[in-house]
Amino acid sequence: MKIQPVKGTRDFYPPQMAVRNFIVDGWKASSIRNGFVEYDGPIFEHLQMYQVKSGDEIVEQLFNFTDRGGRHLAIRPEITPTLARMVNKQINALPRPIKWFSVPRLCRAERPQKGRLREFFQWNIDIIGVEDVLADAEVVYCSLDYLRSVGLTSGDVVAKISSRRLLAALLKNIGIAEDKLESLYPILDKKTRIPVEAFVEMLGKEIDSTDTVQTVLKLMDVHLVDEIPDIVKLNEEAKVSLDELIQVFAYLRTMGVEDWCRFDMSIVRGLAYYTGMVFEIHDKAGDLRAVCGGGRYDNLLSDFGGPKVTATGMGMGDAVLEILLREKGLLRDDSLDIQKLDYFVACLDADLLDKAVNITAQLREKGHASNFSYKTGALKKQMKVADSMNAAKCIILGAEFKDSKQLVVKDMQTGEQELLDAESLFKS
RNA sequence: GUGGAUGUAGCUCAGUUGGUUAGAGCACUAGAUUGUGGAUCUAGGGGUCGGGGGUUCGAAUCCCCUCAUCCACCCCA
Repeated sequence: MKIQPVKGTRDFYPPQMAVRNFIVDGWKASSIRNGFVEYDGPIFEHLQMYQVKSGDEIVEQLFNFTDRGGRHLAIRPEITPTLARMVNKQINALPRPIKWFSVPRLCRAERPQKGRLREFFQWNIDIIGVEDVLADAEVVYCSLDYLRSVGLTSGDVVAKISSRRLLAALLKNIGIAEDKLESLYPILDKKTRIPVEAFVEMLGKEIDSTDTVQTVLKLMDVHLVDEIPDIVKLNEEAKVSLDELIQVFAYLRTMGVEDWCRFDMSIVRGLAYYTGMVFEIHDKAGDLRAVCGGGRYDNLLSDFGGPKVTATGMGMGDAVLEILLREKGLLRDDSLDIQKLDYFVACLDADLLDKAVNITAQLREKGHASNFSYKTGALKKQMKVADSMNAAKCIILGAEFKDSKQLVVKDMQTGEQELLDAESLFKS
């Protein structure tokens, strides 16, 4: 009976595992370089946790089950609720600011398509407890710092940045009621993904005045902060949030990544919980889904029963990133080493196999990654194996050892070889 | 949940208007070469042609159903 892998999952054979490690190791290195510390939580949580901020529709989109005690549980589709739960629990003991990162494995019961799977990895960074938009800038910077570190340039990707706070102030200013905002965000978020007519039609269902719809339309196309006052008069709240956003860009300039960043009112994010800066990083060609997205969320911790503490963060999935890196030629299957050995011990005579195993064991004890050959004889074959295992050095046990306890140590890179006794080998 | 495309060896794919024992390249194993790696050549193993049913003397090929994959929509934390 043949059993197939589950829909939307991936098997990580060694070559794919090398790719995954390349991505995850890069994420972790960037996190550490930017001063974040790692955390993780359980892969399943109470289903209720995901209903708090997303409602009952979310149940359709995640994997949930009931345990033998009748508890309704769900495999985590995101890690932010877990983060909120964990931080809340120790909020008074944790030194501020909290700069945490994680690379959780997540599952969502969606239909797979390009850049979207049912099981994936997502890099998350969050800064909790810092009001200053400097923290928002740092989150954007850290995301870009990673993308830069793997070889992408400001010609490849762009960080589109906006502000929910500013957007809310402007919308209220043109006469849109506060309680309309929440249902409006998911529509505004679609702006760049759907035809203008469809967008206008959707807006029309939420907004009565066609003039207001047109104003919103103009507003969404704004890419320069100076243009905003031409469209909408700024009230006090709008002025403050605009200054805040300008300050984000000022910090990003200080950090040296202004070329990568652009103001874009059409970045809204569908989620209700964003309260301040929001951003997404896209490939410049715009062919792919967002590489990452995030922003400031001031109410999440309190939504999970904690105190009101401000936070800002982002998430980056591995699926879109991998597609982008391949498109840009920054990730090729043959460019990653699946295995690396310090030593491969070849053995020419069955009498010496015991010694070969012993030498390998001692090399391993010294911390050197080492393999011996299960087959003795034909050296050519063993050299091929040493090569395929990417061994830095090959030790050959043959006549020299029988005659004078000497090992042939061959440098696989240069091809040079020297004679050594076992003791001096272990010293190195 | 809706629509489109595609399923042949581990991978990438040939396979003529339906016709005998289903092929190639790469990969794998062994040998050419019993002490020297990335090359070349030779040989070998590996397939109920996604699964089931139907049409036919005969199906990888035609029809139906089903499953899976990919792509788009819905949704996107």
